[in-house]
Amino acid sequence: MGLREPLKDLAQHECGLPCALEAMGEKWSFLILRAAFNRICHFEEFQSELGIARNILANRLSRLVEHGILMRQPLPEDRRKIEYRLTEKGAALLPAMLALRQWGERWESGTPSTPVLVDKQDLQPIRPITIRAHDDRELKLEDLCWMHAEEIRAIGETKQPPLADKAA
Amino acid sequence: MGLREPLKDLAQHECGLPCALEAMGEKWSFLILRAAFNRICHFEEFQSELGIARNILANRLSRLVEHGILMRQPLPEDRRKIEYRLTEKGAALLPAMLALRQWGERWESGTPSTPVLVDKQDLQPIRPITIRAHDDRELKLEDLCWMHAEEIRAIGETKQPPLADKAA
DNA sequence: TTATATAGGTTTTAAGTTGCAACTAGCAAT
DNA sequence: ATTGCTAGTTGCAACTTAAAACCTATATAA
Repeated sequence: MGLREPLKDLAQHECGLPCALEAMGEKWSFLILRAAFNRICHFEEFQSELGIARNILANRLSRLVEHGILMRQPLPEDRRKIEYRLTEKGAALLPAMLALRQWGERWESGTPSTPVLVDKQDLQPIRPITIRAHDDRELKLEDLCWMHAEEIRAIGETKQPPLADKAA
Repeated sequence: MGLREPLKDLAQHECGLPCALEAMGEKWSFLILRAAFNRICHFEEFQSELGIARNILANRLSRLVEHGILMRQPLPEDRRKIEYRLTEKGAALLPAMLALRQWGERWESGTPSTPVLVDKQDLQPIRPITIRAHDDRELKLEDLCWMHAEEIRAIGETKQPPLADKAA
């Protein structure tokens, strides 16, 4: 990806997105993550499931380990075997992965993805990922606006309505 | 990314994720999208906001247009100017973008991102993006399992409990 | 109406990344 | 001791990225 100038630095407004992309921005990263959620945990499994080149896979796995998304653990009973498992931090990517996948289903592939993620309790598929207000109302793009931290603090004190032109 | 063998083809199980990454898998794509959500719509604005190289920006913008995520529209009053605007399909990426950004905030940058996305109605920040059951319960990783389409169909008919080893 | 500036690109060149195939190191089984 | 498996590494060619210079079509100023 050219000169390794971390994206997070030049992100003029502080934003979690460049940081997230620093860890997950390469093409194979999300596919490796998806495989990990599907309980793939060995090098050869990732390789044959995804058809990724071995050197790239090795590189991506160690990057994901460096970023604390996967943990690398040689098995005691056969020390050739190495298990890659999701950490808590890695598991926390599930909403992002699903939102992306649902978008692909809806707008690109057109068909439901397999395997389907279902609620264990009643085996119903999960619902589409949405944006929610603090009181849990579902929000659409037109219900939202962007604000800067200072504006929010000011509002919090004065309870004034916001500037109209900030609407998204 | 080497040989352009579309990811979606080799995605052994049909899945929306490879399709989504085909459109959004390059590093700058999400940052361009974020800028678009922040009402950036001209080439020079993207360029100076993001600090991206001009050739890469030109390439990414046309890819996003090809994929129907942005639309390209020369302005009638000044025919040098071109507006790039989100389509409905592009706007539908907001949950995915936010989930990724929130993850970056929580696990990488450690600080809240700016600008903040708030509910217009009461100016409260949105809540973290979560996974929900069909009846709106919030689901954690341990509440979920993966199933194949046939299994779901079978269950739908017989109302049997699922195979135990599918749990995630 | 010629000059100057602006918007949105393209071109060139160097450097970095990817993919493939072949090879290696460490361990296990026979 | 040899064979085979797991998880890599290496070398090379093809491709992509970044940076800077250049280009073209408007628009604005003199």
